[in-house]
Amino acid sequence: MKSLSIKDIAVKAGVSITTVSFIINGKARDKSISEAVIKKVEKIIVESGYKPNQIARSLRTGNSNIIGLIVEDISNSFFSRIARLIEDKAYKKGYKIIYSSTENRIEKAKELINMFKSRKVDGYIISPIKGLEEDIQQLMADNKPVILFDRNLPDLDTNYVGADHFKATYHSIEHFIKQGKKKISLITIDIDVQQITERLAAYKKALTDYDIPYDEKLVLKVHFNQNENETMVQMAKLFQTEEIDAVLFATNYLAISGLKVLKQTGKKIGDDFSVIAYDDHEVFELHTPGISAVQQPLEEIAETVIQLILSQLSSKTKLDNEHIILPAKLIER
Amino acid sequence: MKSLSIKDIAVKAGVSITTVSFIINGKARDKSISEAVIKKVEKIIVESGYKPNQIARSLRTGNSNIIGLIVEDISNSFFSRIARLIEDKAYKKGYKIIYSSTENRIEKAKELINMFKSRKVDGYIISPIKGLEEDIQQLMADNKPVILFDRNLPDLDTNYVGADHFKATYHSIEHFIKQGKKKISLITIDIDVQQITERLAAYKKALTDYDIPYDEKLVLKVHFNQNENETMVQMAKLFQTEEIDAVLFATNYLAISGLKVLKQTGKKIGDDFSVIAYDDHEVFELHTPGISAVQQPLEEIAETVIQLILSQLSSKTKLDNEHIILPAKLIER
DNA sequence: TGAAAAAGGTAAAACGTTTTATGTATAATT
DNA sequence: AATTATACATAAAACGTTTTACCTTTTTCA
Repeated sequence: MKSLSIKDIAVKAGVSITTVSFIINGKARDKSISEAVIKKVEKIIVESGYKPNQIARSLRTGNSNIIGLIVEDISNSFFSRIARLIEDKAYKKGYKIIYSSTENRIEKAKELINMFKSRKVDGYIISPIKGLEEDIQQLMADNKPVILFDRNLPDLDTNYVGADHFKATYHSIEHFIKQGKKKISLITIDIDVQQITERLAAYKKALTDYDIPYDEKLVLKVHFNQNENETMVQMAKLFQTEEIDAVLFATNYLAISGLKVLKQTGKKIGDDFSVIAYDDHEVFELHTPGISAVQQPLEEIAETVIQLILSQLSSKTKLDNEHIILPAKLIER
Repeated sequence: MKSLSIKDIAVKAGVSITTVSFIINGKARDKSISEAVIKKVEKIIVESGYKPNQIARSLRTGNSNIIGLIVEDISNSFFSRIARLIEDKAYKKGYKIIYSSTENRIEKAKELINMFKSRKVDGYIISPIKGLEEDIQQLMADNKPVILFDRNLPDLDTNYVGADHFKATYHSIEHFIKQGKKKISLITIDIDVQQITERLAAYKKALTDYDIPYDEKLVLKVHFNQNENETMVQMAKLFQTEEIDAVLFATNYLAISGLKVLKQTGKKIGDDFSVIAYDDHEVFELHTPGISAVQQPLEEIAETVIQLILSQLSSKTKLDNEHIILPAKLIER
């Protein structure tokens, strides 16, 4: 069954396509269409259940009321929660979100951007990876609003919303030190984005500030795309060979893998072995003992991102790029 | 900067738009375009970075290479993991997925279907809710492939992929009984879909089969959309007023809320109080003690769903609807 | 009363593709 | 040499909208 077109409505109402279009788009009064005609056409539209073909509409207007959201991995709870919040808020403003995962793969990310581009999405929300600079630059050159979140690309002058990872990390390490810890390990990934490298920098800075020597052997940089088993083997080895009394995990999935290792090897978390995870997760709340975690303000991040992109979308002139850094807080458990 | 159109390429190559189109769509040899022209045009396309406008393409062809995925809540790990798997597999076949959450709200679900419809998605993968029957029927009348998963709508003759919830639940209760449990509680939601009601039915059946009287007071039906705190209060009350020696939680988020309650109230899971959760989650693996869980075969579900929809998409004739029930297994911890 | 303005409306171009029908020149066949 | 096939290519219609420019008729007001 063919779906109805504006033409069918026009015929049924005995008016022109133009008139129907004006009515649909709320321009009827502007264009001085009589109340009687408006009523009649609206009635027919409702009764027939006609819905404008968005594809045709997009082709003509060049925009889609769709915002593209590109994340690393939608099955990671940090991203899926943000996605859900963003979706929710955008939805209320009449925008739809379409999202996709890059899996940290640069070619996939580029393909996704291309796909979004050819679908004429109105704006982009991206948790970027290194190597995407040029493509993002291109989007901005095309005058499309772009908001980066979670991770920043320092070479790029864009809108960015993220948490204060340096401060949060520094604070976490400081927390360990004040508990009397000396052999503090950092388990992180080897991905080259500011938000991750910052965590390492803060780790080093905190140690130096408190006169604790930086020991390379206590830092484990896991390859960002390797499978979990391998990661767990590396962690187990680290925990065995080095005498560690505290660990900061730089991402929640690293922390989860770490907890699995501890459980398997029977190593207990307690007074002589502390753990902090980055990005909160239900696992940490329910774990016995509870796992302290750096909690990013998800709600605020989502809110800020969506507000930023909406203001760009509605503004005719190009707005200045904003960098918004929100505080993250350490949840002690 | 306006993006390139097929016309620009045609002009640059000194051929007609038609010729370029044939080449882009791999029909050149069919339409006997000379090798020389093909090479020349392809070169220009690559050099200029031209990408066809998918909107225009969709308008003309009536399809989009997009599959719409509608879930209850993308931030629920069950759905986000399925989504990720589906996305992955679809991607490899040249399909993109756009997904959205219904939040169990019927009007939102209807709106989403309408949006997908007006975006001309090629097929639908839906984890449905009651009240959507008519809309889904409509999609099928429009000859669009529809695959339901996780939940089924019994009144509807559609494709469906899901786990054997009855058997898994029965098995779980049986497991409790064999451990000598007598006061077995079921905590579920009050949503009216087969997959949930089945769990209740299996619970009752298992009890009867083993001559344990069914006690309504041991069954808590949580309102599907209420906030977590309220749910936790209800659970706490149940745990206090009834002498319960085992609980089956009908969804993973209910189990997580339940674990929180147990932690807060200091009630210990052990020999005299057992717990099984429905749908596995990292929390259950890492919890001390480990929480047994019914694990649905995510990978197989995703694989089956995608395979089903792809075969429907590529088949010219309407294929028979299939009901595929995959076994779920109880992970004992 | 006549000119200007407002009310009420529409035809047709444009967005960027795909596809059908059709064309001409050359090669092959009788 | 006349016919037929084939290689090579294109013009134009169609998809369903929005929007610009334009057209009548009626009202207003100097």
